[in-house]
Formats: sequence, structure tokens, C-alpha cells
Amino acid sequence: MKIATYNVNGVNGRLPVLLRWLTEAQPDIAVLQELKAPQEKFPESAIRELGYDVSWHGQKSWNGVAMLSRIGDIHETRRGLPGDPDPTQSRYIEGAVNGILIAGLYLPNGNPRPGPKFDYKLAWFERLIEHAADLLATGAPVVLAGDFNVMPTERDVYEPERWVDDALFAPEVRAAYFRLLEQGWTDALRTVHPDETIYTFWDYFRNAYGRNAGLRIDHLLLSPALAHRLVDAQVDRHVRGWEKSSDHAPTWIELAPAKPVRRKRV
DNA sequence: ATGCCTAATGCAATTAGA
Repeated sequence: MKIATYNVNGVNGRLPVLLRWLTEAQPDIAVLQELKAPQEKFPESAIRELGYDVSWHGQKSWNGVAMLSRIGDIHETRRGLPGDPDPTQSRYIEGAVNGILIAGLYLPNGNPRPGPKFDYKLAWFERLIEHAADLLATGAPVVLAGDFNVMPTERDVYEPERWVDDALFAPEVRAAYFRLLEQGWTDALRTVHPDETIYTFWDYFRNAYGRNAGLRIDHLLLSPALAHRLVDAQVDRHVRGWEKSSDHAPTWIELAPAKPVRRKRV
């Protein structure tokens, strides 16, 4: 089962790129961020035509998250984090698909730091950590996937020294990320590629993609009930080179099929 | 410290992204 996350940076402006990638990559489940479209302007029919069920939470101009599935209907379990300090921002969608609980999230950018946006980022992160603990406590197979706007380590930044005061790399943000991981989540990309330089984002400035001046900020975290099924994790970095591309690249994992449930012999 | 680029809004220039 292939599960992907992709910050599309405008679902309508990037629709040809999104449809091309879906057709090529064939993810079973995908979460999208930065739709930048109000609820009624989401390209529902174009996505359904590719065989996907879809659920989304739009917002005018900014944010917006969606979930796609071609392996069964999405049973949405929530939109918005419990206790979100600003529930007008569409940043979280969660649903059950084919026996797995998927959370699609778009953590606030938080710049400039310090400031109210940075405070919001930290507050949102704390709400996510609390909710993630509740999800783990259920023992269910869960994937937390999305644009976390955090580079966890120096290996995840092309020039770490330039980013130390930035909201994506600040010590307190990285600490929050590791507090989340320490609950028992597995960072899928880093687990499959422990020593590689892997980026998921290259900004539009200064030919960042051409120079491979990137960041690893899109993550897929697996609950213990899923971690043993991880067989691959990759970034479709070539998509970043397409005409009219997002500044992020699609990032995905492959999970082995669940073992059949053993029944006790009577 | 800011621009470099890009989208949305809405029709010029601002806000936001990271």
C-alpha cells in the first residue's frame, strides 16, 4: 500500500501537475496541503475521475488540506485539531481508510520568529502532540503525514547555519518534533535512508532545485502498529522539476500488506 | 536586512509562503 503526502501550493494552479503525478505515481492514499482554495472551488470531479474518493477542508487564499483514496471510501474522523488555537485555519484532516487511520496535516510555518505566528506554530504543535498521544493510545495503525514545516536535524537542511533562527529549524520546534517522535512514532523517510541527504522542498529563489539547496520538511510518521510494515520510502523529486511545479515534491511510503489475523484453534 | 520566485485576490499591490 502506497501512502503519499504532497504540498501542492495551490490545488487549482497546480492541477495539471497534481493529476499528472497521481496518474504516474498511483498512490493508494494521498494527503495534500496548501490547497489555497475555498471549499467550493476544490477540483473534486477531476480527482474522482482518476478513481479516488476524496475529502477536503478548504479555506480561501491559504492553507487547506485534502485526503484521497483509491482503495476504499474515506471515513472522515475529524477535521481540525481538538483545541486548535485558531480553528479558522484549515490545517488538519483525519480519516479511516481500509483499516488504517490517516492524519493529513499542515503545520504552521511560524515565521517570523519571534512573533505571534511563531507562537501559533508552537501552540499548534502542542495540540498535535496531545492528539497524537491519544491516537497512539488506541493502538490503531496510524500514519501522521504532511508538511510539518520542521527540519528535524542538520542533515535535513542544505545550509544549517543559515537556518538556526528560522521558525522551521529553531531549537524549540525541533525539540517539539522529537518529543512527538519519542511517543513512539517512526520517521519513515529517515528510517529507510538513515544517512542520506533527502529533501522534499526546494524554494523558487536562486535556482534552489538546480543547486539542490533543499529542506526535508514533509514527513510520514508511523505508529508502532504500522512501523514493521514499512518496506520503502521515497521522494518523487523529479516532479519538482516539472513546469509549474509546487515548491514541494511528493513524498511517499510503501507498506507491506497486513498479516492475516490468526484465529485460535478451537 | 532584503530580494530572488509564485499563488491568491482582484486588477495594483499586498500577504504569505519557507
